[in-house]
Amino acid sequence: MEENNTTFTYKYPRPAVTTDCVIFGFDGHDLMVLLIERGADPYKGMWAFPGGFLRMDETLEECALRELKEETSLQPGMVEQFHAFSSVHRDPRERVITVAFYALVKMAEVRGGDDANDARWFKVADVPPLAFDHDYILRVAMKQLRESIFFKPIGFELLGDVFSVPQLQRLYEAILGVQFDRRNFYRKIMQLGILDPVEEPVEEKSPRFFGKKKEMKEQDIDTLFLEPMTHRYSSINLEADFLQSPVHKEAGRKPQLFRFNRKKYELLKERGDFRLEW
Amino acid sequence: MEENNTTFTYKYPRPAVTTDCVIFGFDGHDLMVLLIERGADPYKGMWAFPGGFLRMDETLEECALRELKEETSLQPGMVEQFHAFSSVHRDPRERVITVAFYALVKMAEVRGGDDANDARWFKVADVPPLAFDHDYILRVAMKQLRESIFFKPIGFELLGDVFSVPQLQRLYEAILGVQFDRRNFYRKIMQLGILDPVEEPVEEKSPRFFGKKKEMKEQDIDTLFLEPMTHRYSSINLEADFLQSPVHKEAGRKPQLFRFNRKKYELLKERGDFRLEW
DNA sequence: GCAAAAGTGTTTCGTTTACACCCATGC
DNA sequence: GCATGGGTGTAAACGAAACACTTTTGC
Repeated sequence: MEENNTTFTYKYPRPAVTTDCVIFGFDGHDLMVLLIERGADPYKGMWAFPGGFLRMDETLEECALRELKEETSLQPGMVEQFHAFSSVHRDPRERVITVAFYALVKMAEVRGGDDANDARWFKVADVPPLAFDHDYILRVAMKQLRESIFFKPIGFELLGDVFSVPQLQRLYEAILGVQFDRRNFYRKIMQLGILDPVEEPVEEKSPRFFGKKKEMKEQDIDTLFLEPMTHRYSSINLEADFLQSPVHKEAGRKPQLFRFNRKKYELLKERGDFRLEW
Repeated sequence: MEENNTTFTYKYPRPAVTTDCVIFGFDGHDLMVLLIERGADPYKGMWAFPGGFLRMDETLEECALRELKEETSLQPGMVEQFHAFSSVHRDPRERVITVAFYALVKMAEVRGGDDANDARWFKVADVPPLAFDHDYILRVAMKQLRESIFFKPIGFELLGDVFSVPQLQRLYEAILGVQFDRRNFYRKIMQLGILDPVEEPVEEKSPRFFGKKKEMKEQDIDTLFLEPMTHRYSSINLEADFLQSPVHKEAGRKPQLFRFNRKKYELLKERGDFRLEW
């Protein structure tokens, strides 16, 4: 923050107001959450959600998006407010209430580096103890996520543009913590009619990477994947690319790839017919 | 507020933080909402939700309950936080963000008078233009209410201790704005097993009124009901008593009365089996 | 060929929907 | 009696759950 010699005086005491963002991602197998390492006290060195103080000329949503961009370079299309936390001593310094948001991002689109060297993805099942009341905030966010998944096409925000039905199923299973019958899942998702099949990629288009990494060669992938997965941005991006890629590494039949058809989804939602339940 | 000569100074500007409560009730036919008439500018004379400023030693929930009690004498068991509103100019005086709650109360238990002479129930379909952004807050609250009704036994909080299945159906229809088949509703609600039948009231127990109004006689009811329903507390209470009462005024078969069995409901909820869908 | 994973079809079962019928009450 | 509203039963339609079978791919 810049130098500031002015002060602000009020007749009654006021709490400080912050926003925090719980950013969810999906690496193809586990639900992930983005944390940043605190560089200053309190809780210096601990992990926490990106967030910061509300400015007078912005809404809470704008604040959440701004702080998120500043701290992680991420710019999701929207963040969803889910709860305000207001325990009197949740911040040891002074009275702070925070309004928490969650957002779903395609990990493939996360471009790290920048000033976000202290940001890292963690498996949700595997997060370390967090600063402030952020452990609690995460639990509430998970609860919200599970409830929202029935009414919103949440899954699609977390996957790449192109994905397979089995990938989508793994995502739903990771979020809800249950197992579905492969065949029933397939039929149910297909009969919603919101997935458009994608033909096999033409060979001249870089078949293994989207975006800027065309200089990489096929064998680089294997080399890089031999590294232990630290889940730092550098390796995360590769994993995300792999997720997006039509490359099929596993045994078994190669899955059909699909694209999410947002228009058809909007139509369904208008009619109140969008319900993904199991 | 009491005299206050002290001031509070901060390095950065801070918004004022308030809470607002959307209180829902049900009069047997329509979903109602409790509003108070503003006695001071801004928006003097307009209707608004009860609410007020957060104190430093209370959580948002505590603030909501305190303000509600101060302004309407109401003390619901719980209030449910649903959204924080933060448009920059939502309060013309200064920057104020508000955290909104909703609560469901049995109108029968509303005991007015006190310092709440400017409080009044309105049909939700029929509210006047409200102060600040409270029209918008109401719309969001209604949306939340409709979504929550599937997972929580919301209906039961709004009805008296003793109610009939048709009454419950009217409530669901009022909230969701749809019509259900009488017979299917009956079966579905009964097979949840959370309603205990109530035998006909013994004659010696005041058969027409619960609570403190035993001095009233039967014909008083008719007299009072001839008054135009202003929906001020004085008449509201009577209407609510009528709702609770086992008296049957309409044509047709007298409905069986039930009591909500909270224990059985808790059991269902534990197992995730509580779903009231139509 | 074999194992593993993906896509398709079918059968069963339970729930929802629609509606017919009878019961109780007030006028 | 008759109109009105409340409680019970039943059959058809629909969707969910379970599972057998075929196809495709990597080794």
